Amino acid sequence: MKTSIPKATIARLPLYLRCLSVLAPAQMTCSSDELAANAGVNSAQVRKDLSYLDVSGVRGVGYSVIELRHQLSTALGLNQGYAVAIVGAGNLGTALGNYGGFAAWGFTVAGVFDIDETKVGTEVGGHLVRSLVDLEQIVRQRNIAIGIVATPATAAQQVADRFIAAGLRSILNFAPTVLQVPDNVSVRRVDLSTELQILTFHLQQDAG
Amino acid sequence: MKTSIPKATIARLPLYLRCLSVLAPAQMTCSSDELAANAGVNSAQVRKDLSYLDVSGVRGVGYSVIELRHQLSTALGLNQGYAVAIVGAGNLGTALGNYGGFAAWGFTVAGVFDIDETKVGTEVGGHLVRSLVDLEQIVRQRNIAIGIVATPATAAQQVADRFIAAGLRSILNFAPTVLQVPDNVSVRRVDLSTELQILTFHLQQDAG
DNA sequence: CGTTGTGAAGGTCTTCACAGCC
DNA sequence: GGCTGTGAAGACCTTCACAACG
Repeated sequence: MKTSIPKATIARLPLYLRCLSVLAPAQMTCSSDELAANAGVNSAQVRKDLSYLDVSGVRGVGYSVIELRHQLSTALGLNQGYAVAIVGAGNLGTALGNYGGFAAWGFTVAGVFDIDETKVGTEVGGHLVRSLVDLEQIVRQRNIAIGIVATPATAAQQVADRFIAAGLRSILNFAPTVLQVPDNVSVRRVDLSTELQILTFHLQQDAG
Repeated sequence: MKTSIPKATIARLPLYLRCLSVLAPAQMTCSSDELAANAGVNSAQVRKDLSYLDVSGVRGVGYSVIELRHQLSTALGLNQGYAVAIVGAGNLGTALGNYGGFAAWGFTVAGVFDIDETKVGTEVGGHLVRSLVDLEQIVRQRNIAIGIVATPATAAQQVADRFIAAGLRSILNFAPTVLQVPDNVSVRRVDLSTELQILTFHLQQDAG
């Protein structure tokens, strides 16, 4: 971990972590070739990526699965149990609220919010839906670190602005819009139609 | 469009298209600076990206919004009205089935499938849920071009294999797993926990 | 032997900077 | 004046290839 970790590497670390969880529980070590095959990347890439972490592989053997898992989790900050807020209790927000994967990686859904007062008080995936009015207060009170925007595009920027005003620095945006945020805020965008359009580009190419 | 378009450029084209749709309807031209600000990229990037398309900007003025929209759509193959199939009528599949954005970009949901026979025959976002048994038949019959995997991780590879067996060459995978596919099949992965983990990496950095 | 760790080579992508044009 | 289009520079990323080592 001498120099800082390249972005491209960071984006692959969760992938490696996932690949480890697929291995047989009895498997003690794992080679870069095996990880590479599972993750769909080149094995030199795996070794170089891992060289940024404090893991030491054993030549002729591979990496210790336990050590690797621990180092990946540590590098990604997964040992800290971050709290997330979901804004938007529509179809997508509901799917997110019901998603079991949060807890598996140490995330806690500490609040689900909607602007529609008729939804407030109902439950979504075991989480009480709260009024959007209380967003800032609860973000601060529950020490929420990550905000998830699952609203229509028209509301997304406003929600992001409120997240930021409440002190949040990490946003995951599912709305089909580009959020304008200050430099010190990280945004990741997850966008269905962008992905579909990239696929159609390739479809068209193949068709010639 | 002399040489082939770089991957990184392709991934930004949908973004530019989206930015155009945000402009006032009366706006006839748009500069690379304006697009760049909306899309959150450098303006030289925008110009270079557009130089791979058959679009001609006017110096001192900018690009014709209409021409640009047309060229972006053409490059992405959005004029062809591709049909998509969604497998998995759980929370996520339901959110997708209800998503109005498909039609807006020329996509048709031509089938929603689930393995749970008690769901078969019900409706999801106006789409009849069909038995997974009929997947291959309907993919062929309706000329489905894109398969969306919205199943649990355990079923994802099997579904992908069946998509491929039915002749499909483009898959959008929402399951938290890396699909193993032949070289001639394109897969895009959309993965909530990967995105969250990338955010926590940065959170941790800032705190460190 | 098999596998790691890494310098060096080779790509790809981004940004700069400015000539060219309306 | 304002903006496009692009060569060149530079940053970043991936892959190769092989020495080092248990």
